Amino acid sequence: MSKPSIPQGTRDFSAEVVRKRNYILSAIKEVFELYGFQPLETPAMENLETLMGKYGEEGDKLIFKILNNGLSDPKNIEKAKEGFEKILEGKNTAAITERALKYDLTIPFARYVAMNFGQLSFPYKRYQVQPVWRADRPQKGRYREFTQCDADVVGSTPLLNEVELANIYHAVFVQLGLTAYELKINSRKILAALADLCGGADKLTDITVAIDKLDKIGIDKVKDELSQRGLQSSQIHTIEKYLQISGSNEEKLAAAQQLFGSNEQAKKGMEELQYVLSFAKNTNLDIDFTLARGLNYYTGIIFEVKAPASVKMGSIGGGGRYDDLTGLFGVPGIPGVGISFGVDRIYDVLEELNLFPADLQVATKALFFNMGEKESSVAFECVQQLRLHKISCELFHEPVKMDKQFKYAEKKNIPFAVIIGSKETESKTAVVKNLKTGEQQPVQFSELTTFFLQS
RNA sequence: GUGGUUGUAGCUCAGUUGGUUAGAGCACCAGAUUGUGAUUCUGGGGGUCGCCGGUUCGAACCCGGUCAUCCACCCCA
Repeated sequence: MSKPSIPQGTRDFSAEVVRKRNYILSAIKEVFELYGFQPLETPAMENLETLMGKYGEEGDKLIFKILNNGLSDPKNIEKAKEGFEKILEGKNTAAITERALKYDLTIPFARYVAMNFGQLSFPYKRYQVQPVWRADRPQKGRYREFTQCDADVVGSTPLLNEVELANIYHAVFVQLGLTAYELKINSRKILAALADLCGGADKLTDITVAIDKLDKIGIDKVKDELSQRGLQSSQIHTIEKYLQISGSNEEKLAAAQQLFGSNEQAKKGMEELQYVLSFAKNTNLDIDFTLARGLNYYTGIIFEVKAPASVKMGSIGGGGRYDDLTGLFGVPGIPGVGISFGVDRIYDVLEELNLFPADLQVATKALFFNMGEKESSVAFECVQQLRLHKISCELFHEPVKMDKQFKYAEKKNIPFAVIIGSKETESKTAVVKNLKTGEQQPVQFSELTTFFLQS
């Protein structure tokens, strides 16, 4: 037998880690609920065709596909062999695989809305916190199984939704102590206008992919990449002027206005930005014209959240507006907008900045020492009494040296030890020791509940 | 998917040009201490050197493969 292991890019979470994750998750869920979003959960797996083609060519490759059962059944063998030939050619076939692990929460959500269109009342605001899987190669801040937290509003076009979502970001990050986060905003319409100006709509993807890398590779390499992607030097010059826009949000908008002139799309995009900025002033919004986002279903405002600059971690959240997501599933004309939190990355950031509260790790408040058969039965009564008052405590499982019991308490980060030996049994008074300060004091059995409720 | 890094005790890591029985610190167990831990002292257990194969009289060390890890690219949360 070889040593047991887990698949690449997956993790076990110990008690300590689960508590920290739950701290983040409950902060997010609380804010979602506060803004009137309702929970939704969808299956871990979807039909493959639900997912294929929704995330671009690259995305398709990163979907974990599930092998069909019963391929070795004699009556399936011929089909399986034919199917496998197709797989080797790089094509998927239902003969080999017809299900896949979900890749994000947005497409399954769109599928759900399309399926339940008649029953839902719009606008439908849902949040969803579930694991997703990507067959990417793991590295810093990147896992093959990770948790996404999404909130989306569908069936509603007003920009008030975008304003609310920006506020959700702000509320969550402030609550987590991550006040120096950056919330980047842009509009897909402005990018479309730029493409209009430089060679037409079919160049949109080429342009966005290249300019998205600006802060990583610098302006010269972006220009190289643009010319490699077939753009003329006059067009590249326009893009460069676009990328050089800087200053405050107002200054950026003014400069863009000058660049785009009377272009209708650009005008719309800038109105969107202006609206959201003016209503969500309190948040950390910052216009970033280089922001593009990979997923090609976005059509309006797009968001991306970056960790504080001191931490080397890319995006910890993102989202945007899509006009017709459910159209992919036969229900056209439902616009929506949504955001997502990357919990695993937020975790790493909070860890690096030491922002987790220390008291997260206190689960058991008091450990009652086991001082013998008679004594422990008295302690047992006390323990049960405390539990009735929702005070978590435990009785050590066997009467061993106090040394051992102290060490157990220390390891579990239990703040108090309660000693009930023969003397204490007689006097009905326990010795309560604060393990951090080392101080101890007598507390009558009848006063234990009050004592622990107060400390 | 492409390129690189690392893999030795529960954890962090030493380990000489290839040479007897592979080490340290922390952790663990027992005792000094039969009702007071996180300080001290003494003793003890624990390793198929990631896995498979090759070279060699001899491999933790050299070579090939494989798996895992971390990092970069692509892409993304």
